[in-house]
Amino acid sequence: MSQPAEETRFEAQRDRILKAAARCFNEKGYSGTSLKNVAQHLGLTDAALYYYVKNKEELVFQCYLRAAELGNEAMQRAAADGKDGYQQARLYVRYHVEIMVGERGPVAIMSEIPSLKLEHRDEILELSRHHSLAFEKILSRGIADGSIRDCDVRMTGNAVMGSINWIPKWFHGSSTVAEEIISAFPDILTCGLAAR
Amino acid sequence: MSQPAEETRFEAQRDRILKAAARCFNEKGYSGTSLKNVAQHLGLTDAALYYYVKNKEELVFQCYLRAAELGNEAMQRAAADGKDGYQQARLYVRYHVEIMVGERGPVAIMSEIPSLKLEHRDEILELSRHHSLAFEKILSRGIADGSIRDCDVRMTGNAVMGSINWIPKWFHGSSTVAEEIISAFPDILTCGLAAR
DNA sequence: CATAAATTCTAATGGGGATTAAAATAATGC
DNA sequence: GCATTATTTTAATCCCCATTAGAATTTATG
Repeated sequence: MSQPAEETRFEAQRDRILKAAARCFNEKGYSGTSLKNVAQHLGLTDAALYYYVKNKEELVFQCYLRAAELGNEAMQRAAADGKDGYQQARLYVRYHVEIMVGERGPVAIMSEIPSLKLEHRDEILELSRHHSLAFEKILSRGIADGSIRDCDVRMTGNAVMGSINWIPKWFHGSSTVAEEIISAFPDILTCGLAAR
Repeated sequence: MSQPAEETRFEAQRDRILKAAARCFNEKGYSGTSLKNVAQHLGLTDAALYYYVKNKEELVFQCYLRAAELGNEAMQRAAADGKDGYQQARLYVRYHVEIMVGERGPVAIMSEIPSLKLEHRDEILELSRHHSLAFEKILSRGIADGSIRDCDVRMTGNAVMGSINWIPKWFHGSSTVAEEIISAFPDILTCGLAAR
């Protein structure tokens, strides 16, 4: 499901463009990155990108779409693999973090949704809400089955996802740091800080 | 220290500009917000802003400087008020969150440091590092005094601060939500999710 | 090889936005 | 009220960048 063995030259190049764009957007924001910027990362000309995407807005949209897909994948795998709500929440953090700092990254953080045109914005917002709701559902399940302490699921969701979303702001590709993140974040976000 | 009774007309207007700019930057990013955008929030013309800041880059710089000051204030108060490392970490979250969602906000999130010119970037990065180190020191203290479980302080710092930094992306000024944040975040970030 | 299709480039075009200088208006001190 | 200072506006200027059309080049196909 992740790396189709059958991939057109076109699709491959398109994926490379999306990744390069994601890196740029994470670094300098939507308006802060020019298409020339993205193209340079691939040894291309800005005009060449138009062979793969209709325009710049479409490029961000696709980046966000990919981010939503990957986030959703982590969520679904977590819900499938975890035995109780707590384990599911923990696995979600692990899976999502693994994707973000792994070789499938960089993943664009959806930090400039207002830059999207109305139609796309609505679609992304819906996916985003769906993602949040899925996590809140996991939390509620955990509270119900006694594995998670009683808490405000909305706020908890925001807190946990914020922590994950912020990663690209300080993580820049070091594989050793990636290992540290993967091994530390699930504990931090689900066990808290208190001793015992 | 926070609201000087003696405030020049000039300084007052300048503060209003910084806050309006912070709101815009949080919403649309650095390059995504035009000076005209910021000015409109205050019923001014874009050119008028140049009476208060040298240029746009200076405007972001001042916003980030203010953000760093406020973050630092939270850190120092927490270190002073908390009895052990755990209490200090908890208070830091509380104080910082209170500032960000309170009437002193909006506070600019430092998400586009690369847009700063080298000199300013270095200054902000140093303040940022100082802030992180102060929090890591609190964590280490907590581990030493037995109030915080053994953990990777670097990663824990990144996780906790990321969660806080992301708040402006989904918080838009509702005072009831502000209360929820203040009451939920300290628990979430220091107690974790596990029941018992 | 030769031809067609796929991919990328070169060279415009146009608009938006940062910036500035000078003029206009508002505030303040005497 | 008058003169000085503080504040804001109007009206350019300039540069960057998204976008496009058409040419050039590379790749695939027989």
